[in-house]
Amino acid sequence: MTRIRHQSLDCSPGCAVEATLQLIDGKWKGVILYHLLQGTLRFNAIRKRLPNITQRMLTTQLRELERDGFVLRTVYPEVPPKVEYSLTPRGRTLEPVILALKAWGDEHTEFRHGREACADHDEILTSAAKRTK
Amino acid sequence: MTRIRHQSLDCSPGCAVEATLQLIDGKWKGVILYHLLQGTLRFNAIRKRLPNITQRMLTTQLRELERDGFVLRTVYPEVPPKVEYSLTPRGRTLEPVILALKAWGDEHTEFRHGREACADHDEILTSAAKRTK
DNA sequence: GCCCATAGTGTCGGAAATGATACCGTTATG
DNA sequence: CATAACGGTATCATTTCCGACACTATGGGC
Repeated sequence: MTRIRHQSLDCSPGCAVEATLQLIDGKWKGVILYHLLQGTLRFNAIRKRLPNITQRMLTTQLRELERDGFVLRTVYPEVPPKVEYSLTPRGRTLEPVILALKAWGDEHTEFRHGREACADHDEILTSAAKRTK
Repeated sequence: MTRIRHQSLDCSPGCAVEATLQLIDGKWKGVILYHLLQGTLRFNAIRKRLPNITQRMLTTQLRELERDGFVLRTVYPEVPPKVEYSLTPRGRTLEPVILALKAWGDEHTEFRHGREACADHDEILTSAAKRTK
């Protein structure tokens, strides 16, 4: 694991733009950060908000966000496991960026929200259990 | 060509974030947009600002930006060819986003700028000519 | 003993993004 | 006739990302 994206940064002022993009790029990081802006969430809580993400992907993205210092991972020594994710102070500095992305998206894109796509959150989460048969 | 990234948008409010990211994602789009914010540029002018991009990549990214309505491509019927790229009004609506990305990058990342990395712009641009031998 | 919930990991394969390299077309110029 | 300038294409290989799917660990409740 531990992907390193676009290894080398180019020079010139534009670099800062790329540098930031590299950190929040990754198919799900933007949304994850967005949801964490609204508060601490447990693993499965995030999963419910991202109906199409696989468990592996969620783990990967969260680990990368943690590695980059944006997210704090807190494991409670309980059974069944309880793991909470929250933004670090550094993570919170991304707020303006995330909000800018969101604002633009809200204004300039139409996408079917709700219904067809959202319908089956829980279904997904429970299907694992069913398959255990 | 004509890559379609992350085809389907998920539902929920976070979507807007992803939707925007999908459009400006692509290893070079962010920087390209940033440079175009500062004015119209010719193909090779952009190339000089992005020392490590290949010609193919620059073309590809510009075409995608054009397709998404962010960039206007103006071809002058001259020889040798002259092609100018500029932001459309829609492209300019991305300004706050790009600037937010830049601002964050400037504040929160250190990267060697100048020197080593920048040194050889023209070298790159002239090497093609040399190789023609 | 067996199942349940939660939060993972491991492995594999395909798709997508990017890179390297070489070639193209037009005309003015020497 | 060869060359150079500019802005490309075409082709192929590589790298990276992502999804499907199966498997794991733990301890409480039945």
